[in-house]
Amino acid sequence: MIAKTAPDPRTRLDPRSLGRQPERVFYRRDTVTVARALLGAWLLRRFRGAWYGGRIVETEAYLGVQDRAAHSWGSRRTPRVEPMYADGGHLYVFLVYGMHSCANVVTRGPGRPEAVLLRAAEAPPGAPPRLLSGPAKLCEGLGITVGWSGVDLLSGGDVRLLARRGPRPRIAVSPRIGVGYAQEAASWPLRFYDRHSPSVSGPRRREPE
DNA sequence: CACATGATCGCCT
DNA sequence: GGCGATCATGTGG
Repeated sequence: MIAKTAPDPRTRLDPRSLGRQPERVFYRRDTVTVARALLGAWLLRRFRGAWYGGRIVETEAYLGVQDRAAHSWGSRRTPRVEPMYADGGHLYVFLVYGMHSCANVVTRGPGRPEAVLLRAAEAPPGAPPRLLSGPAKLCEGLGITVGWSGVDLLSGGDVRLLARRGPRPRIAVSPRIGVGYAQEAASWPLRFYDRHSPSVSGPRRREPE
């Protein structure tokens, strides 16, 4: 039984007509492709029968055993990281700095430990635009904790994802945030965000057109 | 805006 | 024993 943490009520929404759940193959594609495809998708959370969620606007790709920034780097395989080795479409949630949760969507197939970190989302209209701006704030706002790690997004449970419907956002690319220790991998261009979203994390966007 | 700091603890070596 | 895939707050320019 997963401990149910309450989402922020300001993220409440009606999920009907927002999109459809992608099939497993959507998640099994290469990780950069999935990281880009997730921009504009809705991450949903059900709590006591009501739905909450945000539209994903910022992601980072973590490329597994060859990526020093990834928890699965060098084939590290511990109980914490185990969900990264699951089939695409599972959730990998971990705790950072002893107090914040970060949520990832697992990509590729079983035994291929790659994932996409969800860094920011736009809350529904009316909510503060930066309510879910940051990987920990996104988890906090939607009530996602490490208890959800290993859950399958396709199992019809209380955490789900709806594929983007409509045009692709304008995507900007940069190195990943907070992985300075990862040597050469620290400069890889694996962070993707919606150029026009006011909900991207970090100090005020000022990326050139 | 740019930086610096503290909070807080699970995880890995 | 050391260190984070972070954030809010504080200072100074």
